[in-house]
Amino acid sequence: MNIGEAARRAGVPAKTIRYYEGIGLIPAAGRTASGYRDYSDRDVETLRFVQHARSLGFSVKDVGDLLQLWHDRDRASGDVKRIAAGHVAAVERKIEELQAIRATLVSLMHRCHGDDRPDCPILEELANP
Amino acid sequence: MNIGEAARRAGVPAKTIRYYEGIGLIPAAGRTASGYRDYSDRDVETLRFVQHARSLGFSVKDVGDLLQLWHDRDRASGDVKRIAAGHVAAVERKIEELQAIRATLVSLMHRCHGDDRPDCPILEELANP
DNA sequence: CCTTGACCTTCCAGTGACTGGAAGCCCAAT
DNA sequence: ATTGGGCTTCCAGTCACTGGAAGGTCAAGG
Repeated sequence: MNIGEAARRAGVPAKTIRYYEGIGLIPAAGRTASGYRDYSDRDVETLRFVQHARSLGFSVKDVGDLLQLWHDRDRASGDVKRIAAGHVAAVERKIEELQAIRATLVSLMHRCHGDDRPDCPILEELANP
Repeated sequence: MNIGEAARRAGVPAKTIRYYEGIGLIPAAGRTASGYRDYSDRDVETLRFVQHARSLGFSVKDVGDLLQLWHDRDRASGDVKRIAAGHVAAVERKIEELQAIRATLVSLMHRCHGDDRPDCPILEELANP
């Protein structure tokens, strides 16, 4: 099938599929006589794997490692779990950072009238923290 | 004072200060006879404002808008609050997205032995979601 | 006076993960 | 034969920096 069809089935833009091929995340697709990329159902499966891993926030590098493990029948599930654990830790750090930011912003906004007058604790806090 | 001293006082790398000047976020600094950038205490204050806004996750564009409002004695605090509210909303969306990701990952990890055996629900889920 | 080392200057390139767009080929249907 | 859509490559842009090269400046010590 053509790249457009593969893109539709996997939920990944065609442009992104070419990009993934370019950076070596996925193997180069076969080509038709006229030079079009040609995808099999198995290729689409790989693309869906990538799509799901990316949608869970794994970096492209992590996805590459996960793909390797997926294709390796002798993998240790511990290796997979380690990658996931590292990612969860990063996600949790990010959540905490964002929650702290949110708390600060909400407290500042509470103290700001938000009307036509110019006095504004948000700006004051940004200037003299 | 030199850019290095200003950088130290404001908590922004010198490189980043030059970058901010280049994109027009902050006005071009004065220059000494020999071409070095020259910063006043007021310039450092501006840099600190930018630093704090950035550390709260405001985009560079938002920081530009906030700087404008800061310098405008006739501003309406409502305009400041609107920018902050938009940012808080984005932060909250991101937090929710990350929490959903975290929940999925944690549940997958729970079901994965994480030992030397190859069977791994994490990979299975990524492949057949 | 000269050297050393820390500082400053500009400019170009790379990061991550795409995304947009231009120029041009291919294919199926009218 | 011509349209319209899809495909190809390649270059550029996004965001917010960051690294590095090549070279000018400054203050202190010998």
